[in-house]
Amino acid sequence: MLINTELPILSIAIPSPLRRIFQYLPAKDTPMERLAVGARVAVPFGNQRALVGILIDISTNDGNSQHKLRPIHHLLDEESLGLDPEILALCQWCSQYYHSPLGEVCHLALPTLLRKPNNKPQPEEKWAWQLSHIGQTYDPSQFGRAHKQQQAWQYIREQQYLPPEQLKSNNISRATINTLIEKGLIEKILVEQFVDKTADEKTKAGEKINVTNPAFPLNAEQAHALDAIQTDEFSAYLLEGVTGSGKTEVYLQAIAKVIEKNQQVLVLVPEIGLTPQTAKRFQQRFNVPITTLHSGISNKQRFQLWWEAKTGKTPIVIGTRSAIFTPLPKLGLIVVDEEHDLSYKQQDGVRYSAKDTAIIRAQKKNIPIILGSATPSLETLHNALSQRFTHLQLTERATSTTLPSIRCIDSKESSLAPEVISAIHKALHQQQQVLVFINRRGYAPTLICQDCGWISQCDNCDSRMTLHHTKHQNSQSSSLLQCHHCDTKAQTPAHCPDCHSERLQPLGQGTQRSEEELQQLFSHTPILRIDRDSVSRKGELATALKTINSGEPCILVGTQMLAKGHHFPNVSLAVILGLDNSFFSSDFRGSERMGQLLTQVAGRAGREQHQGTVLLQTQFSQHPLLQKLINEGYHTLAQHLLAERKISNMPPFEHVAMVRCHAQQADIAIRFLKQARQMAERIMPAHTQLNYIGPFPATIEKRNNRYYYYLQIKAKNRAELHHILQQLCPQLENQRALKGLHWFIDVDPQES
DNA sequence: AGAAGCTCTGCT
DNA sequence: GCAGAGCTTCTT
Repeated sequence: MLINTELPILSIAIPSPLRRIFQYLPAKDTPMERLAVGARVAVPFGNQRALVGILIDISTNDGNSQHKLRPIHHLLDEESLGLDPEILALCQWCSQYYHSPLGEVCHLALPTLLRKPNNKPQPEEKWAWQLSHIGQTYDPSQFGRAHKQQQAWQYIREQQYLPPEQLKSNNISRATINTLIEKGLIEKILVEQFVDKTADEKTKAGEKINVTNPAFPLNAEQAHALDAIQTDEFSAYLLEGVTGSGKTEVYLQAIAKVIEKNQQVLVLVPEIGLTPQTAKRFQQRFNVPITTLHSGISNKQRFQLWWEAKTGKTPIVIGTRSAIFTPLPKLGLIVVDEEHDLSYKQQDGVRYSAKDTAIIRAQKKNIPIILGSATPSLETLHNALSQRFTHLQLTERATSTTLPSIRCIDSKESSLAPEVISAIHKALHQQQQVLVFINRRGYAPTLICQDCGWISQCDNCDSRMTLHHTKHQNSQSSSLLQCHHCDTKAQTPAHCPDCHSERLQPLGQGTQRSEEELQQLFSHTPILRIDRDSVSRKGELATALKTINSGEPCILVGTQMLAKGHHFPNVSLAVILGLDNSFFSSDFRGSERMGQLLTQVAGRAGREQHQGTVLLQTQFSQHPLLQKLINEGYHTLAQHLLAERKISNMPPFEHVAMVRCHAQQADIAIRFLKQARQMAERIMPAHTQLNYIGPFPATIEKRNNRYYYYLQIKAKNRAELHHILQQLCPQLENQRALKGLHWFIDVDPQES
């Protein structure tokens, strides 16, 4: 059979945990001329009927293949719905750097609808209304009393276009539009013409296109930062600006420069429901459509937006972590906002960092990238201080109010100290708002028996069950024990399960308990609780935000959610409770986190006219790192922490990877990692700049009836670390699977 | 991972 | 006697 050897071999990335590329033959009727690297193909795989694979390579068949190759089912897509070369290269980088199968990374980069071979989504032509010739020269006095029509006409004149999905948000009715169409004032246009009908021609002629509404004037620091940002080659910038120093304005003006050149911009934001707010601010500035990609976007729409981006129709994409894989052929700038945020690192599956992937993408594309934060991560700061990144600092608050200082209130109690209570009274009395931050949801972290010391332990995890109060519609409330590590819920026992005592006491402070306490102390003031429990109830957040924005005195109680994103102009006092356990975190990043969190919360107080106050209630007010933060600020603390990291050979000075695993029995996990360690030591024995630690149990060893164990590899030399992992992975894969064991590699882990 | 194919258990 | 749970095996 000569025919077979004449067929080319197709190397295909398959979404399977096997870190390998698989080879196939074309099907009999495969149109060879349409086979292109990056294309989607449907392939049979093991027992699976059809999977979506990505074509990685086409090579000539020398007939030496050890395997009997199976043919692919077929080539998918008439039009190319696969991966652009740029994105495929990015996937290949991720696959190598994070030691994840290329097929799995490729699937991350595809919109969900394209991950199954049988979905056949069709991109829709995108259109909008714009003014016709008559519309452009229309005399608005002719509208007479038709105010609605005049408003719509004015809006379209200002924005240049109106896509149908923006009708509602701008309060324009379809009927109004229909009338304008009948009058011949507006007409439909296709999306390519959105930015400027002649954008491409103008760019060629070296002209700028007009996309921007008036910008805010910059202060000297902002102007200097903007000036320093070169938009025509790769360079990474750390824009370190204290809260309220106007980082966003610098982003906006840098972005303007780039879209004026008819290029695209990608903005990454943390996963905190912040996307719509950012988008709104961008929408106000630019006369171009803003695409937002976050968890609330449906699969169908996500596909549509992906297609528009891929075909160069979207000038600005704002999105969370996974948006880093959005294909943007004319990409000219990447912005990573709140770059220190942990949500940029994926914590399951392919454990990639969207921030680091973004830097690589910018480098490969030779375009600038701006990393912005008031509290930069030590990694980024180190890069800036060692001149790998350009360090741009904004130290003045744009609105000219000074940053609030943090004052410590010594207290061993978990409930509010008298001094804190009187400060809240004072702020409320001055018609201002108060924010109370506790990093614990629920009523109390534990329930304890006062007679025998029994504690509400979770059966499935090594953790305590949190006491929650749940309100019912009939305004009755009941309490529930809830484990925050698995989804176990239990009725709160009336008697101690061990000694039958009735003296069960909630121990410690959660948001619900603080809410209750504050309600008793300030019965005439609205108390708004914002945490995962309250926000998950529909509309509750919206109602809370309404009260907050009304500016009337109120007290906000909440977790991290309060510290990020939303800004509250009338808050003049921030109270921070229950941070004490974070002083003794087992994670070497604990103090970095604490510094970031405190600084971010503090930034919420006194944003506009008011000089703000921040009270930190703690029993460790003399803690040296805390003192450093309070007296010298985050930047100095960070430099101090960096010096510590250097002495102790921790990241960013050395590099870490974890082999993480979990199993139903601890000894299975331990045995596996002991073997892994032996294998690794055989590949490269430990030396002064390379060490192995473990296997050691996770901070919470048992979670959901599974035992979590890790092996840490730390190396001065990244190449060495990668060499070990590269050799180790296939060996681990070839191990005969131990019962119920799951393992994976975590490069640059964010948690130990 | 995911599916098929195998064995073991427990019940009508 | 067989449904379904729980396990192994294989993937080009």
